Amino acid sequence: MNKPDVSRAQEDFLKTAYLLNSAGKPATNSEIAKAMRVSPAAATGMAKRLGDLGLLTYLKYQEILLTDKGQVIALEILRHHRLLELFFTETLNLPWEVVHQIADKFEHDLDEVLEDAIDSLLDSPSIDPHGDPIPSKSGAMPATSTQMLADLPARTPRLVTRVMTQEEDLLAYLGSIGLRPQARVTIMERKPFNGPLRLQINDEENLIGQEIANLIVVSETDAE
Amino acid sequence: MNKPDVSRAQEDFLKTAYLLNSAGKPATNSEIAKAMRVSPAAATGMAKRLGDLGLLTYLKYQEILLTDKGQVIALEILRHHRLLELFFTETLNLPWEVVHQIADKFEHDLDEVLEDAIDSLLDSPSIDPHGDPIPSKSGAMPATSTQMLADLPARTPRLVTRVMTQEEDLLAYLGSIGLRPQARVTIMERKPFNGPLRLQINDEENLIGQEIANLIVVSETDAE
DNA sequence: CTTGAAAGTTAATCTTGATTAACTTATACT
DNA sequence: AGTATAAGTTAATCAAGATTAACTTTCAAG
Repeated sequence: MNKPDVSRAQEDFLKTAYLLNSAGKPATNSEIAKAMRVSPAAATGMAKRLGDLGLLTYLKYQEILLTDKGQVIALEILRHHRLLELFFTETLNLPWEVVHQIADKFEHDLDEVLEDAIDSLLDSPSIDPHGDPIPSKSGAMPATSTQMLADLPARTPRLVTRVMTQEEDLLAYLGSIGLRPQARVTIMERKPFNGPLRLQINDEENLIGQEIANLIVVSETDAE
Repeated sequence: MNKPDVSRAQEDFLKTAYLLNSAGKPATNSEIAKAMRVSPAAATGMAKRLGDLGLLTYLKYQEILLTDKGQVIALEILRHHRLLELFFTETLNLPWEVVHQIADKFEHDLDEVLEDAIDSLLDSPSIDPHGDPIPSKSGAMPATSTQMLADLPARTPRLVTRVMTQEEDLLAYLGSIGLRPQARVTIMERKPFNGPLRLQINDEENLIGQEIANLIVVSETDAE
């Protein structure tokens, strides 16, 4: 029974490193420090501690790599986080832009009884309100589309499957224009020089910039 | 805006002191230390810190008394705790004996948005699954009956309104024999020398000891 | 191949919350 | 009143997680 009993600061570190990796970025000291809003020195110290615990490999000046044990913990926290987000939107009708910060606090304390109860209430969901995949209890991460709205040719209808930001104001705005998972979306026109996109979102038209389009994951409309 | 920003250890201390008082016991150093499962020295240290923050009055060797500010915090935590207990039993059908430990962890992180959402979903409840009163947002504690089952004369039907324990095994047992809020209960017979009580619980008979009867609060059957 | 900026580390220090051990105070009893 | 015991405090110490300041590595660019 190898329960390393990590602190929440440690869990946060592992989660942050994991998320950086899954965003395609290397888990460097400064990226982690920035994401966690602590000093680089604090990140170094934490990396050493977690290295000693065997949860990541720490070598001076090198990218941080989670070990299997470390990844298991990161995935567990991510599962907690996303289950909680979904649970709170479903049971309390909380808007998707508020559940993230709430889940950030609760994710460390979600014990197994509660986790299982939520999982079963929600029918073992595989995505959260933002379309982010929820790892299974055994640590398997559901596959997701990698097609970004920004890369879509014009006149090609797609389904929004994921919105990759947790920025509160932005999420509120995107929600207000209907740009959320399950929305039907088609690029009507692309302004030149990486200009804005004219979009059909369900039954309404709207304009968004490239930067936002790069946060929206889409997939085939039939592959629902 | 006087938001003292207390830590969870501090919140726990204030809550513990408050609960001791409302159980009729003085909030002494050793009682608090025992309840919090820390050393007496740790309790002394915490009392000093909270005294400095103006949340309680600390005088060497004397009983600890919460200030108004300290009591406000204690009540807020208690409100969180009890709202969460009810929320989890209602939404997830979790049994009453498990929600206590869960709420103990979450109570410190319940922000106002979530608190309000839960409160409104549950229709501003005034009691939790154990019958414990839920302080209002403004810090008012609902009145509760003080009549204990142990003190009831025989052949006097009553309604269970509160079960004053958080001991997991005991709660599970009491639940299994139907001894929970809203149950109709009548003492059929009292064995002499503070012996066991023969009880009618809803439609079944059972025997319980004095000690347990002293945890069960009852009230008039009509004053539902 | 040097150099300067960016990234990372080390060292010293701080705070919180804990511990144990030793000492002090309060209290209850004969 | 005297004293044992329970309760409470103090002191020394620890570990986690932070900070700032100073130093070191890395690496890209000329």
